[in-house]
Amino acid sequence: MARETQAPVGRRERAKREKRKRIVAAARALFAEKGFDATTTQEVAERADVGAGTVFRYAKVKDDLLILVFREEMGEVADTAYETRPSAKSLLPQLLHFFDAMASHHAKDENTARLLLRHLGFAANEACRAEVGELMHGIYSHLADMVSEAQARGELDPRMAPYTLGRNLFSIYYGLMIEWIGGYTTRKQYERALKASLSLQLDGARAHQSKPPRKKSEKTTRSGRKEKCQLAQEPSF
Amino acid sequence: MARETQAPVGRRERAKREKRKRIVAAARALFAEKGFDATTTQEVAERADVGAGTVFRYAKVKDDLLILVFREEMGEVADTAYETRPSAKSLLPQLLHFFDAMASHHAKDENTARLLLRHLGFAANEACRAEVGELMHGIYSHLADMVSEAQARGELDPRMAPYTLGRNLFSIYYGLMIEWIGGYTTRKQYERALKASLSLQLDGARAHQSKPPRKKSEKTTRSGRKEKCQLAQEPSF
DNA sequence: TCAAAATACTGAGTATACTCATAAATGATA
DNA sequence: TATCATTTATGAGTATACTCAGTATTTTGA
Repeated sequence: MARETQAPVGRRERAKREKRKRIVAAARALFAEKGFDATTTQEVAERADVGAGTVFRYAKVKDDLLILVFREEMGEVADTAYETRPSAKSLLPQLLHFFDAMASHHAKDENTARLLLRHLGFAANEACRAEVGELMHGIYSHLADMVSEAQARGELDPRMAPYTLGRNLFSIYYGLMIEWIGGYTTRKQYERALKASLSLQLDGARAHQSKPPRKKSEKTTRSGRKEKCQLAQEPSF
Repeated sequence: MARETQAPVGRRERAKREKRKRIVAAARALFAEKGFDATTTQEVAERADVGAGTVFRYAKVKDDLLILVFREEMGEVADTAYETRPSAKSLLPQLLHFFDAMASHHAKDENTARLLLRHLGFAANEACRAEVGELMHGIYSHLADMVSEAQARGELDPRMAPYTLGRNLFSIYYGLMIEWIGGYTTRKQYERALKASLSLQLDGARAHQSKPPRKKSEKTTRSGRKEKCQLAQEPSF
């Protein structure tokens, strides 16, 4: 997982990494102590023993610090979740295990989670963007692996592109996560919705001659086709 | 669509709405003139002819102004897209039409789109959050309606909850949108991926006895199961 | 009609995220 | 080693998002 430094590393590059490490460590410690908002970039600079302006060479905007601090952490959460998945079970429980690990992590500090989720796709500093790219690729790959295994078990259509499905599954998780962390739903609601939505992605929406057997939990809220919008699931938004 | 003021409206409430309208108008004009970043909250206050502090009673943070300004606009884009959809065609082209309308709108000002997408789920002011709720509900409802119609045509499984599918479809769009607007992919890549991903949601992932006929465009990138992750679609992250 | 309570407005003041001109350090070249 | 070119660090300075204590306005209700 950890990329080895593979090429000539001059003094300059070494110093840079050293400095960067100090900044990230300082930020991490301060965020833990007093939270993101209460931490000033000055304080980070001081504790890292660098100039105030130096911080902004590694984080173009303060929010970028969130990524520097938490991308490793989230990567580890994802890796662990992947490794501890119930691989004997079918895909859905594995996915729920995986996403639950991430959700539980976020639940421990919803405030930070909010800021992180919000900034994830929009890192300003080039290096931070690369970090996000790595993180997402790692997550998609884990999901793709679970998908591939399910294909090998004959559970899923073997013609399907695992990475694409992985990304879809994550998008579904991400969307519902925002509703929860953004304060529109509760965690309970999020969990219910996640299960239903992931199932829907796996099963698909097409009409088939013979639907594969499904727990008939899906409420069949049929009503007159007149209603402009039938709210089968209680809408969170 | 427009909620009528249904109840007793005192002078205070009227003044509030008036003021709010002026603030939003001022912000809209200034954003159009000089862009979001270059516009100061002071300027907004001045042009709206209110005190500098007053702005923050309607937008708890500056970003909230984005929502006040653009939620109506996006709602209209969505409504128009819904109304002009090719309702004779099947669901997928209708979805592509719908999302393309929104994407095209964002493409006209990627910078603003980035800020808006980023802030959407995280509005700080309570009223702004309500606005977002309305916007999202409107979008989900449009999608749910298209889904319902497809069910009526026998195209989709009638047992499925349209609103849930609508939300899934939007999440897929949203995730890919972030990759594009966030600068990880191009619009071309986004469009390719969107089509593939939406198809995947509609078709589902399960293995069936008899797959319904599909354009065999899906590359069957089968390779040894050894590879930890087979990148069937070129991964954007 | 008048207090009193409730709500909304205000703008001077403040904290701080971020800029940028300058300096320092390093690497390359000879 | 001396010179130059490039990259990196720095921190004083600046712009501005946001706060909050005080004021104004409206509503209530007697």
